[in-house]
Amino acid sequence: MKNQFVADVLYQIADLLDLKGEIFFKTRAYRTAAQAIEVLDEDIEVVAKEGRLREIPGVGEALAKKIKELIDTGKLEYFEKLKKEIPMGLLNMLKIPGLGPKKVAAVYQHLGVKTIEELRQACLEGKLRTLDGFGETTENNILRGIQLLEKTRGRVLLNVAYEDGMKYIDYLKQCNEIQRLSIAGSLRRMKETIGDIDILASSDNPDKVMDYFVEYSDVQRILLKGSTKTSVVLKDDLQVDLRVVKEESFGSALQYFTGSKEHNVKMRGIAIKQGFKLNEYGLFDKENNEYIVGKDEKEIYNKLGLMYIEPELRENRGEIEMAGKHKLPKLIMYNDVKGDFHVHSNWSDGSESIQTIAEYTQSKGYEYIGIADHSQSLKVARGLSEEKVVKKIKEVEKVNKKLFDFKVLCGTECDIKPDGSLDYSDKVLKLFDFVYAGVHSTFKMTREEMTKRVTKAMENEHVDFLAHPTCRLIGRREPFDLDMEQVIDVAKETNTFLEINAFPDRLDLNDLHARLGKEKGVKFVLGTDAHSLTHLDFMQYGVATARRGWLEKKDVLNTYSLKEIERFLLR
DNA sequence: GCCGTTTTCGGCCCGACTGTTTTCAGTCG
Repeated sequence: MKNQFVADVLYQIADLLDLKGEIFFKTRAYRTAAQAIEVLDEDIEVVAKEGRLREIPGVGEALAKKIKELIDTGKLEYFEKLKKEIPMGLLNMLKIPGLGPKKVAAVYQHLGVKTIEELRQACLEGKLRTLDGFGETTENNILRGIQLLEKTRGRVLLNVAYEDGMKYIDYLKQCNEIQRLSIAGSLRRMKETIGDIDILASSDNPDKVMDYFVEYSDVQRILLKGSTKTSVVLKDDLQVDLRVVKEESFGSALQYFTGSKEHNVKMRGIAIKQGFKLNEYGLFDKENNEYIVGKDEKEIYNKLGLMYIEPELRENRGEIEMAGKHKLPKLIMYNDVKGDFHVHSNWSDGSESIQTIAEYTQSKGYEYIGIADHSQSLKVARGLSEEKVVKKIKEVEKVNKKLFDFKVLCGTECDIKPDGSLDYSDKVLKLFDFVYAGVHSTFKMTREEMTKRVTKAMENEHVDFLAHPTCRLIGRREPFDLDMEQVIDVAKETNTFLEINAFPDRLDLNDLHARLGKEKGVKFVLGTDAHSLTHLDFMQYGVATARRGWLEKKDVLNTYSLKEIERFLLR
């Protein structure tokens, strides 16, 4: 599958053309095509071979030719030429929030700035303010943007690491020298960003396992190779460490390498207090160094008088104490989810029809699906006018007539205006099966103003869910300043479900806020914010965040049956 | 660069916001 590769090249061409000052519509054409290829559920190589490239929406004569060249030769002359014209470092500069192609081009042309580091220097020296359209504030904004970018540098979003990790695991499963195999580290804990992927295997023949490990086709280079630890870098620059231990140590090694560090420190302290010693090789008697347990994680926790602690909880946030009292929550399971509420159809900015989404999600095993398209003022996302809402509801009714044992719920992701009012009249809001309210613009408000804005929307009787409450975009936009405690209180009073948005760069609410909400008795709804069929699989990252927030099945609306859901929404 | 058709080229999404200006350009969603 070269789909992602082709899409990435097209995205880069679009950026490069932006920097050259090409017209907006041309660069948009590249991006539209790139996105279509990214979510294509077919292998682009097959499509190319069968001469069907132009059937992909957004791919015309010129792009089809370029894509074909790229697939056939692995290269694209046009792209190579552009790269010679424009330093690639400028593409990194585009990632800085608040910096677009025009400004990047200006600092390159007038100051010769080619990298983020040079840009930082130029800002610090006050050189940018000498350029037309730049001032002191711009310099400060850029410096802040660079800082934000660096916070997540070297880390990738959970879904990227997860997909890489699972593919690698599938490959390693074919190695018959391996007895047991697991993901470890922060990926096993399902943290929102991942620095590198840790994999653990048990084997009596570690050298052969390591040989097999480095033969993987996605390996770019080998950093180090030994018989207990080997590290490689994948073609997408993500580092993967494999550790191989003996079968009898698999559980203790898994415990050790899953972390977190803080969790492990505490665990070892407890072991010592009870006359043991805990390390990656097992649980030992402190006095005579005798091996006690270590084959399975569970027996280690139990031997120390603790309940088994799920990986998502291992952050030393009180889970060890609760495990000691046998009071850990019974976490929501990944297969507890019976439906998704936050799905965009092609009525607004999604790529699929309601019918297609319904069929796909039913085949996935869901019982219902909530279509929540954008509201009218969100023109960029082709938000629905009030007239179109009525038409869409009819369409949903039509689709539902064709379905058996499955229901499409017609909702909206209604924009919350700066004054806290909603983008549809109450008369229209009443027509929906459910209403998400969400902020989509004017992010810079004071804490008081934003809290007032959001809570006012929640107080509207038609609003059921609060979408992506803090509007953060991991690595790109800070969460806005919101009095979360007050939002939670109002959610409780108004019976508003708080969303855990499962889209990997949002995961909003985050784990900590979810836990805070649960403690106060608030309920939650999971939504993928899917704009294509592949996005629907992001649900697992929402569940992971819920688990990291200590949520149980009963706390999450999506685990209820259709009948129960309808009761909730009709209240 | 794509698309649709007005069949050979014009339209393609646009308003809010920010920081820079003094009427606007750039960025964002």
